[in-house]
Amino acid sequence: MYQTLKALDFFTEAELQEAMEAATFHIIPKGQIHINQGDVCKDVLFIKKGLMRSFYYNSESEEVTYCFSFENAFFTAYSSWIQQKPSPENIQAITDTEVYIIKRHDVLRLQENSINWQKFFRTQAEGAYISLENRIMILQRESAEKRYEDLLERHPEYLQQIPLNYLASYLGITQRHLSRIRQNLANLKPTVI
Amino acid sequence: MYQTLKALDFFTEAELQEAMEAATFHIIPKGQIHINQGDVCKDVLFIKKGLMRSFYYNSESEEVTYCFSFENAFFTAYSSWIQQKPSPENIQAITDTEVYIIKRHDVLRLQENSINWQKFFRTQAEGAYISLENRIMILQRESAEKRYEDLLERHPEYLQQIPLNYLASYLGITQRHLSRIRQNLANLKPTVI
DNA sequence: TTACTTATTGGACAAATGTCCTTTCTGACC
DNA sequence: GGTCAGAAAGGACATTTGTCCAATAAGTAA
Repeated sequence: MYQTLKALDFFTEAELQEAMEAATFHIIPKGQIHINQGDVCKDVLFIKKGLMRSFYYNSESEEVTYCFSFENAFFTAYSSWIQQKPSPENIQAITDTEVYIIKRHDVLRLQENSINWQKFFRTQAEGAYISLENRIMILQRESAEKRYEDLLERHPEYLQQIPLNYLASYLGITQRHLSRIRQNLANLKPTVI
Repeated sequence: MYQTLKALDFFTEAELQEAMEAATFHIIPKGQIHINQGDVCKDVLFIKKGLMRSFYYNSESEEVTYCFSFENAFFTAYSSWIQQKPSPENIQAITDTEVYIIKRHDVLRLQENSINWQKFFRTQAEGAYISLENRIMILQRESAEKRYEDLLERHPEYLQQIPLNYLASYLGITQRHLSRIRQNLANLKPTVI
């Protein structure tokens, strides 16, 4: 976390130390839910090692994966964090995951009088916005097959680490349909032997 | 614009004056495109009166409406604004629209040493994020009919002011299908006479 | 290895959505 | 009123995607 924050080049050494002191180390076991739907989010995670996801239930009570988060990234139930309202998302570890946890109370303290932390959280918000813009432009009017190909291209690592039922709902389709798409692409572009 | 900014309660009177002085008034005629796809966004609009939209072209070269912006809101090609990269979006006036324009140069100057402006832009980014989260949760795994009903509920004003071909692509469907959905709902819930 | 659980694939059919057009409706203008 | 242009609706058929299961494949523990 120290290295990741330092690399952004926003902070003084003192600010970095303050952040590290506010963080506590935890291991979240595979499958465990760190934030439940309905909770008001009171902390931010930094994923040191492992893999997490966020999911929610749609109007048909289907489990829908909203997003994934990988190593060396900050992760939280962001809309709940921002608004301090009950979260629509569940935050869950996909594998055993090593995290640093920073409590909201400490984050607010850091942010209070520091233009650097304000800037950091602004750029985090902007980055989050841009990810979602990309998601929407894919979800809105591209075919399921295009969406899958786009995922392959932009995030090939997803295919290695994430169960296909999670990927299917992430792409906005059923697992049955994802399987069909993978079949089609395998026939069209057979792997070189 | 002055009132809208003042109501946020972030700024000193001097900061508000500075912002007003940086803004220039313009009228964008109906249909005119203010920012073209491929441009790097160099200004922010505040819509005083009228209605605008953002659209892009998908991989089939279909025009897809990304979002709308109404009176008393700030509007820009946000991802391009943030990254200073070519915009995927076109920003267009749907009706004759009265706007204040603030150039990026001036925005950066305001932001430079003001924690209030940093905070303002952070909350704008956060608000933008939350809108998109809601969009995605609807687009991902709700039926087209549900998406339309959700729009009716959350933004009934859209139906009054926006042509249905724009609404259709905004909802991620064809105008043919939107027409079918409207037909179905009209049969199910006939208007009281 | 065996047994058991979980992940992934795939068949058959149904429902949702798209494509291509034509028709109807509405509003602006003469 | 009559004409025209753009917006909206809708018929007929094609394609995409979903539902409900059953069949394999892969992974884990005994």
